[in-house]
Amino acid sequence: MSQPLEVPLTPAVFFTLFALAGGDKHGYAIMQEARKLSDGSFRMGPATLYTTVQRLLELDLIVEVTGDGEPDGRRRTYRLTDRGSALLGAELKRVEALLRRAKAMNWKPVEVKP
Amino acid sequence: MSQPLEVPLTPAVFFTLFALAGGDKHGYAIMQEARKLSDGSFRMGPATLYTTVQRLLELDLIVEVTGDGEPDGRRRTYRLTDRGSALLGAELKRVEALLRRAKAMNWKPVEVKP
DNA sequence: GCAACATATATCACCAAGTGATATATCTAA
DNA sequence: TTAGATATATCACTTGGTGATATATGTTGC
Repeated sequence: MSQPLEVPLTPAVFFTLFALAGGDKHGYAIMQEARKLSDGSFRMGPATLYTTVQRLLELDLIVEVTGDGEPDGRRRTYRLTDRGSALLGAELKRVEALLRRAKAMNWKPVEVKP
Repeated sequence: MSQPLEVPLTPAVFFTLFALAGGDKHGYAIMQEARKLSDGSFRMGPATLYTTVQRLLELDLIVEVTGDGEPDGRRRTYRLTDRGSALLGAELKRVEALLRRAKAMNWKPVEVKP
């Protein structure tokens, strides 16, 4: 299971876990969901997706689910484990604290023309 | 100025910009501030700090400020540029939207014993 | 005066992780 | 029947972060 993996999470890991938080999905659906969840700002290609999935499987943050009503043999469906869920929770908690801090210092970005 | 650099930001970039959002700082102070801002969850060593600073300078996201009341010749003080400020603003906006989405789907992590 | 430690910057060699490109196969719609 | 979406997979490469280490100065206590 190699190294435990801590927050802050990388975008690829975060969006993979986050996509699965909305329900079991196969790889391709994770890619699409990641893009949707980020409003298009994060696009994960197949190389990033499948290497990330491989790592998360090894770390026991996701598992492949088999046998349930998935008739299509070529799809591999993944599910968030309790460890994965807890890690995602920790990450969300982390960014929430960060945002609170940013608001507390009343920081505002400058206006710029693109 | 190489590649424009987009959100999502890496933790090293994010915390460097965020630390400077609280005012001009020299490298070592950025390291300490990053740790403080993350409540200890993110620790940046000198290697990461100075390579990140170098990159941000090249990208015109931060500048070195000279001449102002800094008597110590060995310190190099950095300041967020407008571009840097705008990018940090975009990143904060991004994670805010993400948190809203997480709350909207009413997702809660499982409880786990450490 | 000097030992111990924090401050401060810098660089090397290495590694983890993401990525563009490409390949392969199936499914869907015109 | 062909074009494009769906779906998974892998290679070679790059980017970026990291532990270790080096160097020098400032600070504190004895």
